Amino acid sequence: MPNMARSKKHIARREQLVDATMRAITERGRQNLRIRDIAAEAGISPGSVLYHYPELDELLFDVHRVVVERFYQRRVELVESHDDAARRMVAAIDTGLPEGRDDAVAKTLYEMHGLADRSSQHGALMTSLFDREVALYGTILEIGVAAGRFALTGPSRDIARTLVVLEDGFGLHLLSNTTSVDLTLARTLLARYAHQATGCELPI
Amino acid sequence: MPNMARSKKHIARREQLVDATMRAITERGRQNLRIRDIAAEAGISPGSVLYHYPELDELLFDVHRVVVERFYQRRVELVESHDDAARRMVAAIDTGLPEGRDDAVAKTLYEMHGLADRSSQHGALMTSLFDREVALYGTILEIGVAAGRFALTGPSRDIARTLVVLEDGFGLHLLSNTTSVDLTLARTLLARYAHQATGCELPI
DNA sequence: ACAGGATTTGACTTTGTGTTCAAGTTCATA
DNA sequence: TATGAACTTGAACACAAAGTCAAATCCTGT
Repeated sequence: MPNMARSKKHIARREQLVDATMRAITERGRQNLRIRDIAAEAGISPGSVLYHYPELDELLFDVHRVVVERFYQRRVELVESHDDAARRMVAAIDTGLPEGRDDAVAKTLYEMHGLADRSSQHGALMTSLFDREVALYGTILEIGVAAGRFALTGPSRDIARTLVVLEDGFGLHLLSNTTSVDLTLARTLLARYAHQATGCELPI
Repeated sequence: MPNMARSKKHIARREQLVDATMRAITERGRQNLRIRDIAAEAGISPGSVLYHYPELDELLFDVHRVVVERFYQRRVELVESHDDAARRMVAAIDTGLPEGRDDAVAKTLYEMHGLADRSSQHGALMTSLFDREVALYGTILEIGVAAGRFALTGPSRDIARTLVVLEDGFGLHLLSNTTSVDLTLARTLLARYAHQATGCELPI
């Protein structure tokens, strides 16, 4: 079964290339991305990149998909590692903001926004992430209400959407060079909004 | 005074090129921007573009500067065209969101975020816009309080910053293809937050 | 109307990048 | 270990776009 060989290594290389591309995008930005950068980051030759991904668009799409999945899964895991409603909210806020200028997942995610503009496939990915983030916050809110910790000032869905949009806005500024916005401010204002919307003091 | 000729036409051409570049960016995106696109949009030859802007970066920077200025000035004008605090707030919200997928000023503004990452000059422009937008909202809030129309739930500066970040987050999604977010939703949620923060019902 | 600098142009050169490919190498299986 | 498919490579190629420049044209002040 000679195809088994191809499959295994092929798949491994493709995963490796997705990671390499994430790093390359983090370092150079998507618009300056060259095949040789991906190749160098993966430690192989440019020709091999094309061998495993004849269509560069496919690689970029896989990167987007992986990054969306990692970002979301990490949030779910960290949120679910807490029982207390307030701590769950803080976990959601913390995992929703980029950790720094070198946060590869967050950086790549934002670089992908420029693609969503012209590609409905990328747009669909972004929408799926947005919807799941809203659902995540929605669940946190509802459970908090059920536990008697939160008293919402409006529909949970609206609060959840506002939180996600706020995160994205802060993310944009944190990854740009808007010096008026830093991580502490972002956490503080997000927590303040959450406090106001839930009536629950957050341990931030 | 033969230099007068140069000056006058030179300056006019540069302004014309800035406008042409805005349109080209709106149509093709910044990463696909070619000199020939700018030239075509301006109705001149590619060589002339380089004649007036030997450094493309300088052109891009001028575009950024102009777009920031237009965006902000338009907001100030429309806000100041109202006397009532609530209507001023609505005007601020409406001018802070992109009008559609073809809103050239807003589109260009967001395309520029990708530059701020690597260029401190562009970062400074973005920061200056952010700060002025915060100041604009801050003034609206303070005047509303003085007029007895608003009763703020927190520091006006924090509310103002939250409003600006919310706008930017919505802008990001509106200009991408996040189908879960549309202009109506953005206006509604922004108004709801403003209502909550000021205690004043908005005529939206 | 003329002189001379300012502007415009299109053809040419240069550069940087993606893409192809023949040849070599690795590797799983029989 | 022998075989052939999967993989890798670097050199050659193709191409698109920026940049250069000499010549033509326009413009303004005199």
